[in-house]
Amino acid sequence: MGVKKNNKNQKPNEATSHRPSCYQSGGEDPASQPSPEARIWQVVAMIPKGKVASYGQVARLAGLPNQARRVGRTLSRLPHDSKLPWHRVVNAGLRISLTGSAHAQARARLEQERVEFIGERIAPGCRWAP
DNA sequence: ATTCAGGCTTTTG
DNA sequence: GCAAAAGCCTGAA
Repeated sequence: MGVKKNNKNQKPNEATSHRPSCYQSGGEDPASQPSPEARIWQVVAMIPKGKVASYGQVARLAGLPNQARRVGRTLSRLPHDSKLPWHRVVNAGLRISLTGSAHAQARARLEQERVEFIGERIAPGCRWAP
């Protein structure tokens, strides 16, 4: 997946903005006032201890269907003082997608929370069941 | 403005 | 299991 040659997506984004005002009837959450990242933080913050959630899962719960990548980028931008359990967010393969020291740190934190590791993978039972 | 790469996902083969 | 392709977004070069 992480291949280098990949750029076929121009920008077929037409009418990107659909926010005429604050009203958005017919949909899901008219309470979409805060930024998407705010909802991401919120969702991540509510992940129970000892459980993990995937980026896509978090994105979906935050109201962002296919923006898993955005979640990752948002989490990476978090301040070090953040109390958000960013380490509880893993990829769909139940693996820590982080690199370098962050990987070890995340794993350490998870193990500290009684998250069971099977090799490099997290036990399926530790998945957050919403 | 265009391209590349990154804490992703899912379907196919 | 892994590789490739396609999808969706963002920030930096």
